Amino acid sequence: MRYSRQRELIYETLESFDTHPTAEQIYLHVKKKMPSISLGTVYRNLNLLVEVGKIIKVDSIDSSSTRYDARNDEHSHLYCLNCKKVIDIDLDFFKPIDAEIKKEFGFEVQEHDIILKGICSDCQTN
Amino acid sequence: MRYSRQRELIYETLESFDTHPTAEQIYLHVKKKMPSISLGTVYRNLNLLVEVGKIIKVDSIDSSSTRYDARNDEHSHLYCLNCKKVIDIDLDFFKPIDAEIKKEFGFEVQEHDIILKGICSDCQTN
DNA sequence: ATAGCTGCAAAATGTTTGCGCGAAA
DNA sequence: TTTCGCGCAAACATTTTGCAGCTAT
Repeated sequence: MRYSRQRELIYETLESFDTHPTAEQIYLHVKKKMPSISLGTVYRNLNLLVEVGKIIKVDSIDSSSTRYDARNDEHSHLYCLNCKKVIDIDLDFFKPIDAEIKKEFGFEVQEHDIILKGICSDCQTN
Repeated sequence: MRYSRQRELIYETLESFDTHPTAEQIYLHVKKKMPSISLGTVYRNLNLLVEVGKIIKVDSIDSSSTRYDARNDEHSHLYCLNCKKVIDIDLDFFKPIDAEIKKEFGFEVQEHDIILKGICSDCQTN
């Protein structure tokens, strides 16, 4: 994979978010620094970065469009239904369960797609 | 909500699957018994059934299209990366974690979107 | 020089919707 | 008879792709 200014900007932008943006949101943000960039390029580079494991796809936060995450180690998400904030949490919480599932179902867990939806601490203060 | 033969068939078809089919798959199946049915009707009725809580939407099994599930109590899924089978499992496994998360993050968990991907027992016997 | 990457526009895919007709209450 | 649901086709939203020109190596 060859260097490109577009890809660098896309990655930097994604890193600067803590909200797991959509391709469209990344596009709008990058466009401010490089007005000529196209949405197709954003999609192409996000897919490339996912392929080489530099970033992660997060499906199912809402069903309409895919979100991306610059944190590339396995982890899970808390999604606040009120303020739409996404909080990263460690997988350590869930690791003990893998063994239980192996025992009960003989199923060998390899990946965790876990999103817990609810109300974050900031939104409970009333 | 008024009775319709189409909706009845769609629901029966979904129930008969144990693989959490897409709208398209349900459509193709129902079409055999009622060739005049349209894909739009399938989508409309699936959305209706989700709204009244008779069925459930399962996002994120694969990112392309939404899958549906006739089991309408909260539960989680094991997805076999080899044979693409979906196994339902109880949420009881994860319930204790809600309390831990409340303690550590002050986050009040309300819904669980959990898909564990890996290799099922049938596919391990190589 | 020559891959590989870009912008652009068109296409592909999945889902929703407006309309006029037919069926359930 | 009135209202809701249907089939159809068009519209929409998101993502992918073919192409001709530009850019990093």
